[in-house]
Amino acid sequence: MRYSPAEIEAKWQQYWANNNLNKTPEDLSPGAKKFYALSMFPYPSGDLHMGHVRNYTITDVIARIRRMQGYNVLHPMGWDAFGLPAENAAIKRGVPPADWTLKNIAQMRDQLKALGLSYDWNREVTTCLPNYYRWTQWIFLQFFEAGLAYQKEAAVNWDPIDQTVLANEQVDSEGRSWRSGAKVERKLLKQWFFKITDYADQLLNDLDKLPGWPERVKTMQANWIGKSKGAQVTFQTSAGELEIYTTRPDTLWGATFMVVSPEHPLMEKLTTPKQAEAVQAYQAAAAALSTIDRTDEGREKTGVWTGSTATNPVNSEEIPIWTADYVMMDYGTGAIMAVPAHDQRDFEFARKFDLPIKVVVQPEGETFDGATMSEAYPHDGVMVNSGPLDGVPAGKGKKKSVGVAIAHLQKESLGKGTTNYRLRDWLVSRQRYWGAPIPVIHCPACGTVPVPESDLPVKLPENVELTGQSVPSLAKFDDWVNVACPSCGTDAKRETDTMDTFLDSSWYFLRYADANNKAAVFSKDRVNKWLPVDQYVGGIEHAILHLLYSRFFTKVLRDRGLLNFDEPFQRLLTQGMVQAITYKTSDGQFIVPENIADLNNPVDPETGEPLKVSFEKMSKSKFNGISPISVLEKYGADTARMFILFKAPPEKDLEWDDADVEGQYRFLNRVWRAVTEFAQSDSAASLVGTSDKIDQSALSKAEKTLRRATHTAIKEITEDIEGDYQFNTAVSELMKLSNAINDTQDKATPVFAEAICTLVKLIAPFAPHIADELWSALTIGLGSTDSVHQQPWPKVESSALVADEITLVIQIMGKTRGTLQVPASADKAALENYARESEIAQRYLAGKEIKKVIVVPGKLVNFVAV
RNA sequence: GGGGGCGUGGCGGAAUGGUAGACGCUGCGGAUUUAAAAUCCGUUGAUUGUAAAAAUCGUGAGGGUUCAAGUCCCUCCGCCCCCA
Repeated sequence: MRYSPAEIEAKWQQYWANNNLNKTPEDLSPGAKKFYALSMFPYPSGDLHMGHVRNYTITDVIARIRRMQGYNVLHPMGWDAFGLPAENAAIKRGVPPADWTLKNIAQMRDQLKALGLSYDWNREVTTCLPNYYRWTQWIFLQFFEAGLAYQKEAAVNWDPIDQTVLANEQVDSEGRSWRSGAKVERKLLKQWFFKITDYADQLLNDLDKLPGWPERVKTMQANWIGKSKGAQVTFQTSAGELEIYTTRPDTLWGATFMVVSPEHPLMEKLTTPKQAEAVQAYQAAAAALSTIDRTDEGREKTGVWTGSTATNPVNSEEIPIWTADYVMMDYGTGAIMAVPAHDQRDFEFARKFDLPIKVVVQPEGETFDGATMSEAYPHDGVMVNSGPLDGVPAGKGKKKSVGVAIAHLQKESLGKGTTNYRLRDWLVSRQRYWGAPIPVIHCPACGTVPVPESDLPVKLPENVELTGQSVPSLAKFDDWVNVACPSCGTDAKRETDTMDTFLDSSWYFLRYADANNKAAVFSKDRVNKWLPVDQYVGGIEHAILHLLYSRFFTKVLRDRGLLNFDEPFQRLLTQGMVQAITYKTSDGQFIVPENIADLNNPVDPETGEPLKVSFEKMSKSKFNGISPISVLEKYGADTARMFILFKAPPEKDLEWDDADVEGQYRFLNRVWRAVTEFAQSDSAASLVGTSDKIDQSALSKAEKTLRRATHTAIKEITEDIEGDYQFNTAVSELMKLSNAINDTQDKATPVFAEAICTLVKLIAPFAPHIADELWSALTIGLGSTDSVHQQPWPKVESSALVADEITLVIQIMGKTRGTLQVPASADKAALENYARESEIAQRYLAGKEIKKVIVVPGKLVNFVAV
């Protein structure tokens, strides 16, 4: 019988579903071991790509091993189904976003099932369905009640032709709308925010509670939160007090001008009539620029003098106040003191506009002159020209200049030490159709009124008429918008903004614990039993936003008394990209591989110029995408899974290589042949399941060798999985065991049966279909109908790992000169003796004096000799 | 500029301070076959050497610690990521 993945995979997928093998127990008995294995849920684009396959395969292997180890496993899947692409598709195809999305989900669910992933589909969640977003809305109201959701004016990208708000990704590098081509305007609109800044400190500090997270993800989050210590200082101006924030208050004496953000509320008062025209023009220009452009350090500095001056509180100097777009209104106070001698951006600005540069930090052995410096000096040194700070060493810390400066400011009541965060409050409202409506009603009498819980969900209007231009925002649905105020009954209007899709995904992992609860967001008991997630697996691209928002939600819901843990994800694995080969011309054009005559020597089909070959993330535009479905059809899911796991460690990028896929297919075929050949042998029925009768001391040398291979494989694979998820080495251990089986002559022994059965059990989490097919072939004679996935994970028998002989390495002066087979029982003295008497040692030590001998038991003997 | 990571054969990648290159891919040689596919066996870091025995070199470069360094320490180079 040949190995035929197409037949057996469908068969076993059906069997698992019929027998509820992947069903999560509804309730956990007290003390039961639980394991929550979670993959980041996908956006249902309609097509599964290799990145998904890698992500879900990794999590599935973990889930399957934990089941075999006796854990109650929660391994769910769902859909992050709201969002912009559905609206775009709706316009392009003329179908309502909901129809398109649900069709895609059905299609992708089938594709996932074909991969043999062990999900409990009874717990599927879909964020765009009312039975889910009802609770997203409920959570929004929890935030609102807690005072963590508020409205304020904020700038958005406004397309004046389509009369719609655009996401940043929809604005091209020249500031034009991707669809209408209109120059995008920055427009102030009332927006909803979540006060994530209230939790900034906790979100930063609790990173220490996450030893199972990659260091770099924690660093990225810490940088994103961007806690800095500094001082707030008050300058007097003609327009009143101007507050600035600085991390270097010690350099106040070196301030030679000030810079105020073009959006600063004091700008109007600070601008003198003479400068008004220039300033207003500058403000308009700045408004058109994106934050990314404005903070780009390579860009030439621009700015305009406001006409006013400020008084430096520490030395009463009058310094000019400028406005420039490199100062952002949403960082610090939106105004800075400029110290060009010690800040590079200020330095460039000063040089451009010919402003004075005053040195206040002087490194030892050097004397800077503001007139001749070529760049700012932001490093350590000693304070000069700084009144009371003169002579103090520059730097952070109480005794150093920053600490002394803050103390001075506080004593003189000129300012105070403060902590500042880079993290901004989270803008959660979107002026779009395809999202969860924000459950709020605006009443002319009562103001902002939350929709009563009993009226949830606030359903999206369904009669979407596509105009061909855009999906209308909720504001266009008059019937839907106009409602009676739930509080006083007067005519009121619904909030027409929908929620950022990041809200949907900030709590889905909680819903899985109680996915079908109709009465509540989830039962506290179930969430506390299943959470936190034991292993979360997903892409590094979510290192900041999704993970930070999910942590934030968890902390807020904890403070609302809805759950009682601090962090949602115990361990995090960020898997690398899936890449494939690309062919590029020297000017960066990707070439379709089909057009290249000889792939071993690729040249441009038009010019004949040699092409650059490299591995890049799979993408249509690079002509290097490989459809998972085509791989499944050709080789089956088991081969695809094995290849992906074996090819690279999970956190590294994976280079797709058809030859390696073939290699895995060959391997599974070898396993297939070895196991079926044994299963069909006369002795199989009497040998399977007899491993507990093996007498280790009575085994032949060959049997001991095979048995050692069996138990080494158990040990190594278990360690690879429980430690750092080294699936690539785990698969190579499977191969070693398979090789040892093929090298064994006598196949009619209990030891051989043990090796075969163990191989099938060990391979089960990795290649679940072939494992079940082979398991049933092995156990058919025993009348057993259990699946291999219901078998306990094999246990290491340490006596089987012990070898009678070891390979002793003989070194002379640390150089390996040869090896020797010696009894494993030899002690240190005996080992030294064996080595001394060996031919190798005799040869190399002739005529030399042995100064020292190092013996490492079980390993080597090293002679230090001259 | 600051922070983090990485650098090992033709390729992907293995190596608690203890035989560098496990496992696989590719290439090469062979068996089987009418032929091919599939399968199986051998071989595959470099240099020297008679294809033997063997020796020398070899984990980005240079130094150091150690009986012993891919692994630890210092300096430098290159690449990637995040933040500015």
